[in-house]
Amino acid sequence: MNMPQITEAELKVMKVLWELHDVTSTQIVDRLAGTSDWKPKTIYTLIARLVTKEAVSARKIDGKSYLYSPNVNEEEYKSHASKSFLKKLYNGSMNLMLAGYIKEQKLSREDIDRLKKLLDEEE
Amino acid sequence: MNMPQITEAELKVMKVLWELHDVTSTQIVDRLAGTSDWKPKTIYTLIARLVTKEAVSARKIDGKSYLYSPNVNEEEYKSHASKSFLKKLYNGSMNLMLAGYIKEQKLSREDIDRLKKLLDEEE
DNA sequence: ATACATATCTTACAGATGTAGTTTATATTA
DNA sequence: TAATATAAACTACATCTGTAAGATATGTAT
Repeated sequence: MNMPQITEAELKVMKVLWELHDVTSTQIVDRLAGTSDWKPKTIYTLIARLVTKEAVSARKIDGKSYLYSPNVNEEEYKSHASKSFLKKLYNGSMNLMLAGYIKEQKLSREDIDRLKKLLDEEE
Repeated sequence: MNMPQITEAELKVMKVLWELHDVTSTQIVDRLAGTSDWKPKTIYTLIARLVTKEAVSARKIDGKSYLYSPNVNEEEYKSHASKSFLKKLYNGSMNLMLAGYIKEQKLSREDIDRLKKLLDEEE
C-alpha cells in the first residue's frame, strides 16, 4: 500500500475518479472537457498510466470497455502528499508552514477564525 | 520577478545558498557532503542550472571561480511553493489542508497549542 | 616554467512527464 | 452483414530531471 507517484496531470484524472467513482473513460473525458484542453487520447494515456502504477483499477464491462475506479484513497493521498511537501520545504513542520503563511498575510481574518475553531474542536 | 521552477535536487542547493549566501561552488560541495551522496560534478550541474534559470547569480572572483548567491528569496519561494501546493491539492485553501491534517491526527497537542498561539498573535 | 589540481563548460544519457498519433479490436448502426 | 465509430493498445517524441563524465581553461605548487 505504498503510495504511487502521481503526476500533476494524472492528479486531475484522479480527482475525477475520486469524485465520480466507477466511470468509463468516456465519462472521464467528458468530465474533463470543461477544465482542460486535453485531447481525449491524452486522457486515455493518463488513465493507462494510472492503471499501470496501480493507482486506478480497471474492471472490464464488455470486450472493449472498462470501468475505472480509484485505488488510492483521496484523503490518504493528500495526507501523504502534504507530508512530503512539508518535509521538503518546512522541515516537516506544519507549524513552520503556517507561520510563514501568517507572516505573509495570506490568511484573512475569517480564515484565522475558522482555523482557530478547527483547533479548538480538536482539544 | 516570476518565480523560476526549482526542482527537488536544485532545492537542496538553494538551501545551502540561503543558509550561507555568497559561497563558492567548493563550499557548496563541502556543505552537501554530509547530506547527500552526489558527486561534485553533479552539484556543479545543479548550480549551473540554477544560474541559467536565474535563481542564483554568479559573480566572478578570478578567471576561474565564482561566488554564488541566491537570487530568489527563501520566504518568497516557500510561500510561492506553498500556494501552488495548496492550489493543486486543497483548492487553494490552507484551512482544508489543516483540517485534513488535524483529522489524521498528525498534530500533537503541543503543535495545536503552538498553532493557536500563532493565530492569536495575529489578531 | 612545468606539472598538477580544479572550477567551469560541454556533452551524455536514462527515466519521467506532457501531449498526443496510429493501429487494432470490438461494438453499433444502417 | 457491411460500414462506421470508438475504446484500448501501442508507439512517438520533445522537454525536464537526476546524475554524472570528458574537455578546457586557469590557478597553484615545485
